[in-house]
Amino acid sequence: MTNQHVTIKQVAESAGVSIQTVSRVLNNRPDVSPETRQRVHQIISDLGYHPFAIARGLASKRTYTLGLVASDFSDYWFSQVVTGAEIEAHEHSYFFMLASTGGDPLEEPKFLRLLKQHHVEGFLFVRASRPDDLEHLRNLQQSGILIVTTGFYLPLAEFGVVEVDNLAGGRRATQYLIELGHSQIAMITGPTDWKSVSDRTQGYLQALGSAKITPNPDLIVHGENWLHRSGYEAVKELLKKKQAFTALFAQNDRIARGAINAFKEAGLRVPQDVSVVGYDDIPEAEFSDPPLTTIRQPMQEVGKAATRLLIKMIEDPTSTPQQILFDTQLVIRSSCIHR
Amino acid sequence: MTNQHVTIKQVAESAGVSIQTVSRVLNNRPDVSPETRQRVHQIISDLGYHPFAIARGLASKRTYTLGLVASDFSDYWFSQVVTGAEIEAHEHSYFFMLASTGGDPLEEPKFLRLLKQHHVEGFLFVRASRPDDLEHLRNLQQSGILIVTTGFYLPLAEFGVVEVDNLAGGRRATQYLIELGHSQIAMITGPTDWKSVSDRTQGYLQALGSAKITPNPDLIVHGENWLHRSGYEAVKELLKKKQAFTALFAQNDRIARGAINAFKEAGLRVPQDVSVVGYDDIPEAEFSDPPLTTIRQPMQEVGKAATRLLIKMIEDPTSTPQQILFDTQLVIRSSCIHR
DNA sequence: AACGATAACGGTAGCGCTCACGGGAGCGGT
DNA sequence: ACCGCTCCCGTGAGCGCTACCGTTATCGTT
Repeated sequence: MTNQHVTIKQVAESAGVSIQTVSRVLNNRPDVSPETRQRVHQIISDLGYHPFAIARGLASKRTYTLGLVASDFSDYWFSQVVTGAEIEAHEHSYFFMLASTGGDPLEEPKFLRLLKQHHVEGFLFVRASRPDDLEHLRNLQQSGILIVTTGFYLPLAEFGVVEVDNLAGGRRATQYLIELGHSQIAMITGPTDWKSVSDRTQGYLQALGSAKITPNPDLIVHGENWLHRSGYEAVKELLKKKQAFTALFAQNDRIARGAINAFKEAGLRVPQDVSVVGYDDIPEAEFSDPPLTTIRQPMQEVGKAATRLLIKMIEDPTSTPQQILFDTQLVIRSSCIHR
Repeated sequence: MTNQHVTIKQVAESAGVSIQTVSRVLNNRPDVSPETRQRVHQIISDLGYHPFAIARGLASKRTYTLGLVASDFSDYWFSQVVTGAEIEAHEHSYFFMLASTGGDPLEEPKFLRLLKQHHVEGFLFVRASRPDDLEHLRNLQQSGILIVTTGFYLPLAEFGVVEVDNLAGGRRATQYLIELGHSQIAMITGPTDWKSVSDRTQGYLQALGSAKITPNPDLIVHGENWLHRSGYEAVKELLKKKQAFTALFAQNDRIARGAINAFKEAGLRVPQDVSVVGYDDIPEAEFSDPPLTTIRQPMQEVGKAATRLLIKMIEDPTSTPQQILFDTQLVIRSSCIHR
């Protein structure tokens, strides 16, 4: 703050043109002669001038600022999506302002302040995917706020949505186990109020249906959260039921790893006694014991696409919010074996 | 942006006072009568007015905006620190703008743009702790930028630093193993160019020294990164050396868990054959097999303290940058056993 | 009675930029 | 010669707010 910054006025004086002409160059307006444009550009870089976004925002009603709302910060999925989002935003000269909610239910004040005080031009919600979140987003939508979210996939284009095809992912994971000859396939879900959980569950059921396998409700256990512990405890519960199964589909990798730990404790070997498929392909998946077969999601791509979509909605008001769906990929390692 | 926002002018008109008086109320200036102040406040909340930070920034040269630079996003340590930072910033009515560097070496352009375009009032660097980062920070410092960083602890107060006492942490972990009767204590470090690594290593050596145990260089292996794999491979290497040891200090929990996996593969039991102490106390530590004894760091507190320090430096220019050091805590679970 | 001190408020300029104008120069067409 | 057009550039206003300086009313002091 101490050092004076260069202003458009100084650039104009140095270049011997008016402020307005410099402004035109900055905004890539057509009505500047190539020579003048060239000269102004030269001066700009000589002086190390950067347009002052604050003043620009006041005059043009544009802030080139995006709000980032994240429900869970310590999550790998989240971090990857945010990384992608940030890269994309930077490419379009936008910046993200943080309005994470620290795991609490979406608290309005914080990002409403972001909107009213800083005139954020749009919000990116990362991994808000519980039903009440949806309600919340709809309310915001009402106030004319541009929103892109990950975590929902809705037939109606209410707001921009970028999501990974969880249904297909769940189906693929289950299908793979079926192809390996398994028919008694257990599943540990994430918290049931997540959209991705019902989708992956749906995919699991579809795959069983296609193979004419009657699903056994006793083989489905719901995790309390997405962490290791949920998998660990779910397996304990599963084993108590004394229902035979030879394979397990865990709805994320942490759960899968917790499950594997529980299996080991119970004297069951993976994959010899139980085959396990995870979901996400977190970095640890590769170095688990055994290396985890899992469903990979293009997480950074999700962040990039979401940001791209948000910026498009901002810059082209006629564009209707899109829904973008990414495909998953089965990564085969050694936690599954043929029956 | 579509909906009109309330401006100070409308508030002034509704309250029957001048714009200036409203401004005085907003900024808590003394020269307003209690009744007027009260009335203006009433109107403000009736109208749902929020001062427009952009205009405010243009007029007052204050942006109430902080820059957040993070080298590694997917890290638990990072996420906790950021969460803490965000909470603290919000309490002081500041916002963070993202300028993460996506794991690349600190690239200047991005946060320089943040500074020049958005006039960020200070930067918080999270987990920049390699020597070249330090160089970088010094350069920035030269340009009169306010900086608080985590990851260094320097005797000279160059910029604000908030750090956890890694030396004491490393010492405590090692001491604990010594108290349990171990004398052949191996160590797996993180990447050697990290400050925290040399500190924890130093602590390890101090503890050995105090117990009159001669350190065996063959028992120290350096991990390539902080991930699971490093621990896994370090143990493979360690075992190849055929050097006897009964305990292991792993410089973070992921490495510890990778190490435990490798031990299991080699037919060694934890803690019966090898005791293991980790570092960080990540959520998974509790549910590892066995539950991991580890050194807990007050991560959110680090984020909060760093932000508080940064804001103090901004608001009180006479304050010299402080260095704040947090203590660690030994969390005893069941990965260690008496010899 | 005249003075300064203080409290409480208003007016004006300006932060750095963009937007909506306007206007001159140069050209071709009639 | 005149009109009309395009190309290029400048002027003035104003975005919402704060800083600075003034102004009025009230009170205590000598």
